[in-house]
Amino acid sequence: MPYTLLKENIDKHIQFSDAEFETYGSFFYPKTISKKEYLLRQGDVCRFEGFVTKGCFRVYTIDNDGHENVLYFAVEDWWVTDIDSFTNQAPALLSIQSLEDSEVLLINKKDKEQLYQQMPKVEKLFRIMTQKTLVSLQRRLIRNHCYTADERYLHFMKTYPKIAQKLTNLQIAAYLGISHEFVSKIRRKVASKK
Amino acid sequence: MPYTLLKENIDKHIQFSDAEFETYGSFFYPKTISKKEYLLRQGDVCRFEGFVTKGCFRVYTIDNDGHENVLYFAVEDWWVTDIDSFTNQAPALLSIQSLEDSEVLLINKKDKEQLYQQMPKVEKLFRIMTQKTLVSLQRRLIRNHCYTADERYLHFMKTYPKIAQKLTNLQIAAYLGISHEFVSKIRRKVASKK
DNA sequence: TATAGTTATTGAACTAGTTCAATGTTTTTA
DNA sequence: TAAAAACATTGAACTAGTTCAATAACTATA
Repeated sequence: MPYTLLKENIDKHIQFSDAEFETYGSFFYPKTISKKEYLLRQGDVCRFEGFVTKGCFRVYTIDNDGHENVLYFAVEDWWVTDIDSFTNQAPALLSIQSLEDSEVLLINKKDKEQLYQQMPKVEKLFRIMTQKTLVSLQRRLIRNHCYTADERYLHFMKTYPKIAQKLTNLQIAAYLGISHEFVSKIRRKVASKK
Repeated sequence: MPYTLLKENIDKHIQFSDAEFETYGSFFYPKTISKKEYLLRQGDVCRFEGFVTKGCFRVYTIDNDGHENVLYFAVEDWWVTDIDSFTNQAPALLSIQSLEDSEVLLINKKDKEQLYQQMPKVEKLFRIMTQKTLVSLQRRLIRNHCYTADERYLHFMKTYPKIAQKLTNLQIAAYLGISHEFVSKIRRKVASKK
């Protein structure tokens, strides 16, 4: 079942034969994470790239003022890692924590390299996936500049209703880059307009 | 000379033999762009991926309120494209305009695909480059949330002094996501503190 | 070299969003 | 099931950054 999700994930980007998927999948190992457990802590080296098969994670940093800043949330069918730390095996700027009991498929650094070597097609797969991630991040950056907090909130709720449902105001605020009190105020405003 | 830059650019990410570079380079063709000319206009399909060998470009969108928003500036040794539009051959959300007389090496969609097929190593090259771009965009997003306008301005000036020197306050403002009047005020504040 | 166009500076009035503090609500744990 | 902890709501005071409008300074071009 977790491997079915991984296969479906590939299918979105590229064609793999069953044999190819067999090999690909064999590089990943499952891990169970209980609620609030850390997959990665800021300062540690990120040893894995992870594919979420169940649950939910937040990927975040804490800035100098102690403010938490969520880079993204990862639910089923999303990838989680600190790419920078993973590719350079350098201390992570990001922390990754589960928000509920979760399951991931992990691949470690050496195996990832081995996989690239053994299956050049995986280069293409990750090239495509990284490109898509880049595009959505570019759009988010622009939204952050062009939209007001209200608009960003509504956009998020509309775009990720299933994720939103799992989150507290604090977490949504940390993602949108606004205070949680202001999220409350936006909610009230929105509710009164209906 | 422009091709030397292209070679040096590759060398930063991956090892290519002279023969490999020969093939790689042969897929690109040079283009001269005069000041204020457009390489791409919002709404058109982006037919190229470009490597800047001279000059400077701004990659931007205009939002509903008519506000200009700069995604990035590209000078010598940078790539310019609207990846989303290029990969899907869909109408671009971005415009790309030269800020001065410039030169680029371009590759078009079909040739890029041909290149991937003919030289699988290019998949790796672009996978790595895209990853690096993604990392820097992630960092920028976090900076936008954690830093004040003053801090972002100073960070930009310090990180890209050579680019900054080519830009007007209007353009810096459009990149930082603040008003150009406020850039003026930050400048004054900074100057008075020295 | 005068003129038009673009860019920069400044101040005053404003507003979107923050901070703080108090209160209420829900969730977790013993 | 009571107590503790975490989360949400609200209002009042504040501030970072905007908008508008006027003026000054560049820089292109005829």
